[in-house]
Amino acid sequence: MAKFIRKTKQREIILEELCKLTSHPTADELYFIVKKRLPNISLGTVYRNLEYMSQEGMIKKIEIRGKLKRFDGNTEKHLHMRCIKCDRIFDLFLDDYSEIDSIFSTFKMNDKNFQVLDYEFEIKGICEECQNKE
Amino acid sequence: MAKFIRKTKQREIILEELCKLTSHPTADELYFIVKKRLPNISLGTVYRNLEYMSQEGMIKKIEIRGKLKRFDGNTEKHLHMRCIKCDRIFDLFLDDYSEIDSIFSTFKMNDKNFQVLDYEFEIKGICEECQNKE
DNA sequence: TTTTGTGCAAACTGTTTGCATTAAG
DNA sequence: CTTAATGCAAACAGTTTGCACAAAA
Repeated sequence: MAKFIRKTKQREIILEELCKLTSHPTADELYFIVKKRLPNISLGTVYRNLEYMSQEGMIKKIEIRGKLKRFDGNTEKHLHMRCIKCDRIFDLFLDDYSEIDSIFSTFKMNDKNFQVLDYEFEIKGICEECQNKE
Repeated sequence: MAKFIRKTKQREIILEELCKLTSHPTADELYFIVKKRLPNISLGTVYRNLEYMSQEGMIKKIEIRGKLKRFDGNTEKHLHMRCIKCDRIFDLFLDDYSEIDSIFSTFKMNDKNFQVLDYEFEIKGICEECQNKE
């Protein structure tokens, strides 16, 4: 975003308000919260600052599953590896899922307030093709 | 979607073309592929059928991470549990991540063609509040 | 004074929906 | 004949971007 970083009231207050919460707000939710203190702030500024601060490691960006979908004709149990460069998804078939499944079952036990149903283990990395491009 | 299911050419060909691929296409990508055989098919039909077939377990829907984002002021290592009803995210702090990390490192070893960088273990389920609503 | 950051609005992407029409059973 | 499924287009949600102006340094 920037080479020389400036301290702005907007950025300061966005960070302050985010750190008060444990609700993992969307940019939009945070926008309305910050708006109470800075009525003229724009949604774009909130987006830009959140993006910037997560790149700097000041906050964490959670890229959640949801709206964006891909489809897979193969219904057999398998894992997915996602390339962070080209965004393609590759299959990973394991001989044995028991280790992962057993970790999963400990979650089932541990948390009484959350009914655990399923897990998703996603592996992030760089695919062969994108490695060669560099 | 429907109580009494009808067999349509559209559905049949969408499934056929999807099963030919291992590329986890988006609805849009599949739309252009199917369009070669059914030039008048609409994007909406592709979306509706993919949604329907994944509900029936005929295909797999992969809800990928990406565009949709949440933010977290807590940068400490932790896992996330997502409620499939209300879509809220809850934190899960473990005493020990060594088990998960060790599974992760086996992936690093196994696959020579994919440079593994990071993992994301997401737990899906139903939160306390949504359980009580039922 | 220089240049980063902001506010605003328009654009964009992926997805969903309403409605008149088509076609499966 | 009945009603699920389609094609079309408009609507929608979340995010990004271009630009003129404001304000840090």
